Amino acid sequence: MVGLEDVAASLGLSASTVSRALRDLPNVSPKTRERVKQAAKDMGYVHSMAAVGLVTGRTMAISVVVPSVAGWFYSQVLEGVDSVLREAHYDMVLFNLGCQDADRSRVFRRSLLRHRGDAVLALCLDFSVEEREELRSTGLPTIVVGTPVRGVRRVGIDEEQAGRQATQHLLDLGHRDILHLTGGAEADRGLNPSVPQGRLRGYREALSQAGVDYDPSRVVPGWFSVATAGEQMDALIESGAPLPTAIFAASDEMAIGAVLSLQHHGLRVSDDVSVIGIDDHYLAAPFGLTTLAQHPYEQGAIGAQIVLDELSGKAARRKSVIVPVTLCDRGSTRRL
Amino acid sequence: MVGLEDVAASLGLSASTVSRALRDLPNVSPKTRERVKQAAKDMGYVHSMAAVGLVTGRTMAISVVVPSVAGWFYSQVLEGVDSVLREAHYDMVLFNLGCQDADRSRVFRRSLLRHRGDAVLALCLDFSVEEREELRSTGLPTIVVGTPVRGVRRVGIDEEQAGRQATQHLLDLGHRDILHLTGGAEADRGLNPSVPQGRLRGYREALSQAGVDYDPSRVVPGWFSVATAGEQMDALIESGAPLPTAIFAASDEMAIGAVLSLQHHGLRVSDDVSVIGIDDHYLAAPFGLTTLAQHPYEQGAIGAQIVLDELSGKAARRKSVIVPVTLCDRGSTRRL
DNA sequence: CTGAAAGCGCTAACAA
DNA sequence: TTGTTAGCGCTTTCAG
Repeated sequence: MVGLEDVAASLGLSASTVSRALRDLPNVSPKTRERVKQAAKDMGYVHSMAAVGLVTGRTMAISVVVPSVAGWFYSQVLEGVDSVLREAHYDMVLFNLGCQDADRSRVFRRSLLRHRGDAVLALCLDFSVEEREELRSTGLPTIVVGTPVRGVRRVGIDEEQAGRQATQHLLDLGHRDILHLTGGAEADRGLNPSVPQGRLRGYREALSQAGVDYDPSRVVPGWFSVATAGEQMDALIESGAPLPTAIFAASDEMAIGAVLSLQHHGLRVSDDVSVIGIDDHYLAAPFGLTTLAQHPYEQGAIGAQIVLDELSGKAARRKSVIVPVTLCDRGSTRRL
Repeated sequence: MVGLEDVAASLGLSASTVSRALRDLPNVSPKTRERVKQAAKDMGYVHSMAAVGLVTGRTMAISVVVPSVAGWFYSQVLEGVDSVLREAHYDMVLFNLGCQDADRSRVFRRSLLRHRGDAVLALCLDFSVEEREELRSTGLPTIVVGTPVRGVRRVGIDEEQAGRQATQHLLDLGHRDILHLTGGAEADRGLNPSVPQGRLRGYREALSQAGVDYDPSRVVPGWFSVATAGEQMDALIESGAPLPTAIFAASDEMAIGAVLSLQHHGLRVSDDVSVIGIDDHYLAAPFGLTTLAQHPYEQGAIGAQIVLDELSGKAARRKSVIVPVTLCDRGSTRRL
């Protein structure tokens, strides 16, 4: 392994000069700088991040904590985060809680606090009080993306407003019997239930403002997945109960599950039942699904930029950022 | 920040004793070990990975290089890799090439070689000769998962065999006019084209062995996505050309694109056209899609285990591993 | 503009 | 069983 000293020796210089030259610091003659850079390249010199980290206290990496990497939302956020990190020459250390999480506390103590990264960006997790305290005690800049966490600033959409807007879209089309596919099993998986809860609140509020009676049987708890939502719809349809005229699914994957179920039972989307989701999942377009785009890539990019700006001293500590959702009308909702 | 020295001082011990105690090394009295561990905990001591890394030359992290994290296959592999790393108390440093890759070479030089990880696990990339050389020159254990790369061992399926098996499944059902949706645009995105190429070879071989003439117009080049495959099918159907009796899509997402297109044109899957994919994507089940499962989670886990075993000296350098595919018959293919 | 020296927090011989 | 002594490879004062 070739180190600073080796490069220096080969040029008859000192390590400090080489270090300065390589990092484009002032007080190095242009000529020397060139020679150093060339030699470093020739000799295949690479920084030892460990050494740099030890002396500067900076790792030049950000710790990103996710409940899982499989999942459209997470991967979109990760892409957004990564694009910003890469630009800033930061690396990403990925801590996957893997949802199962007997491990969770171990991840928190063992790794985050081991200072692998200069900041922490967390996705959609439901932190316990102790976890929040551990996080705070690290003194690292911290931000969550996607889901509100008490006491931690966040980048995300206004869940309640999104629920209201989706429901309002259906109400505006004349629908009154609107089924809502929501979550419910989040807590079991260490996820934060505030997302489905917020969207449900928005749904109820919109109904209430429109003077539509709330019918609890029209809110079907489940899980943010195609399969679960499909099963819920299958059950509903096969029960012979009257069908709603419209469905507001808390996510596009749930909406797609519902669409597949409807089709499977010979019902037509939009002609027979209107469907709206939230996300703008990559399948929304192929399915012709009307949805509220929540731009997770941008959410991730914004979150990453915030912590990077703080690390570089470019910006003071910023508060939470609410990203607006945008309606994508693709025809799966129709006037009643 | 509380260091080893602080813990030692608080107990009237030396740093080395504390270090030994904390790492469960021998030659520490049980009593001392207990006192040390308690004190470390109380004082909120955490290892400085930088310092440990500097002195041991180990980072206790693995560098994982992906062309993108968005994508079912990649995220499944990542989950598999992560499960093994977590178990072994290794962290994961994720290098996302982001596909665009003017950045690519920068990633290679700047980060991988900076020794952020003790080994490199790469996904589906098409390494250039120089990149392979840079990788080798690091001396780090390296493995690729998913796609064959010249000169690097790999964990993955036998692409050709998979193509043959999928095609054979259709041939066995009596189909003779089999359309193949394949790739083609990989090179533009820094991806390795050998996956679609291998599957195509398998397709041609199976046909040839069955004595079916190869019709180049029945091989539709495109891209591994729902949207592209859907467009290809739309074009084919709308051209008025005779339809094939079966479709072999090089991936489940392509198969789903085809299914959506068929449905959109009033055609029934399996009744009118049989469809088979490869992957066992999470949407395959909801879509009732027959497919060849390629178990990416396991591929990732195996790849990670191989490099970890080598790092720990538990195992000698292993060669490539071929993971068998398994047929999941869900009814989207039917006897002609 | 360049070099010498100190030290980041830890581990790994070697002594005691 | 425990303590002492050197560094790991780099950055960063402070001198020259």
